Amino acid sequence: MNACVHVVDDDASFRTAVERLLSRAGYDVATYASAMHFLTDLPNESRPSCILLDVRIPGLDGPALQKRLVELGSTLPIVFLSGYLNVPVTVGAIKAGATDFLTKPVSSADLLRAIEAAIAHHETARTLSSKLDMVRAHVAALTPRERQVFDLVVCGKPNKLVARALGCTERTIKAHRHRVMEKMQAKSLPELVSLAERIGVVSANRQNI
Amino acid sequence: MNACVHVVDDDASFRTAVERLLSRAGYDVATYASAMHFLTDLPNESRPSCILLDVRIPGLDGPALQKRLVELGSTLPIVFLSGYLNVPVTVGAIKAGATDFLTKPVSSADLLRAIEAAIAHHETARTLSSKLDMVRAHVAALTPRERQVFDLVVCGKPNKLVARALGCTERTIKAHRHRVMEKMQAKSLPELVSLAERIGVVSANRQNI
DNA sequence: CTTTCTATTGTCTGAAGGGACAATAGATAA
DNA sequence: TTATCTATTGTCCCTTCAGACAATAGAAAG
Repeated sequence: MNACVHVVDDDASFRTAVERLLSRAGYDVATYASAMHFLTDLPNESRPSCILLDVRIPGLDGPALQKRLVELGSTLPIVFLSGYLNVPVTVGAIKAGATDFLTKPVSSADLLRAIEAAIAHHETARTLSSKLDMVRAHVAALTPRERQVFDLVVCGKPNKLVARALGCTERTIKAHRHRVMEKMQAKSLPELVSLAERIGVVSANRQNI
Repeated sequence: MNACVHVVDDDASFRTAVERLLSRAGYDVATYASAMHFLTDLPNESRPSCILLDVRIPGLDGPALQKRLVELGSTLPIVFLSGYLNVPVTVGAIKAGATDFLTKPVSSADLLRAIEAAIAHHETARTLSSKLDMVRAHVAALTPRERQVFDLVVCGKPNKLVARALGCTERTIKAHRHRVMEKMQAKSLPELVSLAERIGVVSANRQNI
């Protein structure tokens, strides 16, 4: 799947120039004249991509669009472009998660370097989050009771204690536990704990450590 | 323990002014006229602290000092101060781990806000890293053989397989395993896995997941 | 009303883990 | 050379866990 760069800038001639540059570098390019154009035509994240975003554009400006995207749960890396020097805005943008911040005029080399890094970043983030999503989906498939058992088991409680905590027989816990292992697709207890750690379960329950 | 701010700036009158402001806000303040003064008198990180660092100082400049500190393993949060607008330097500094980047002239409110955030950041980072250091120390106390057993056990291998992998008896593995649990101060297998995850062991070995 | 899901429990067998008590042997440090 | 560390293995016994086979019962959905 070819990587795609979304260019949001109100300057038509700049869009054309960048589009030509990035196309020649092997990227698919989509251009938008404003933040609204981008938001209404919001791309999915099914392939590695990033946004090249001008800070000062009519309507919603760069940082405002960035804020909207974060609210929408987007993880598209953003490379900002700014034609004037403004340190506070730069700091704010990077703190808010921008991948890079370039100043116009920008050299082709700098631009391509930044885009390449952003694409690479998105690619690794995508594969990581897709794995996490799968784990989260498995956890979501647990019944409430199974989830309780899950929490206690990954804390290291033996079945007997889990049974006492949940007010039922040890045999019942074994049944739930079996389904938990099945649904989470864990072949061993350490594997189950590993999955739990990755999605940030555990901590709250365990009194030791 | 009182929080401490290390002010590195070549402007004596600025140092005095900032010292007065921060002292009144309840911080201990140490001032340095140059990066070298700071490096030769390098403070330990035994208490929450941060650095307020001017970008443009004679000798080693701000970013260079930042680089040195990273190389030295320091985790002191750095709040940069810059008297002139330079976006690339700002971006570089923040990418290199700076906590904040302020521009002169800076309001007392902005400065205090940034310092407070940096101190808080350092405080949480310190407690986290001290816990990790303890775990790492425990791992370091394992003998080579115990470490091998540790790695395989947290991957979910049963003793029998570990024994086969290391070419010894299952009984031997049980002995090592016992010592591993003891040295790592883990009361259960899940706890051991949890510790392993935190210091980034595991991953490499496990073929599943 | 029937099917499906969820929670519950039982027995039995075999595998795996944990602790106690004990011992051998090579390497290293004092 | 003696003491300590490390690696090794044994037996015995009890606990815990896993899987197979099987069954009951309430709730929700269709």
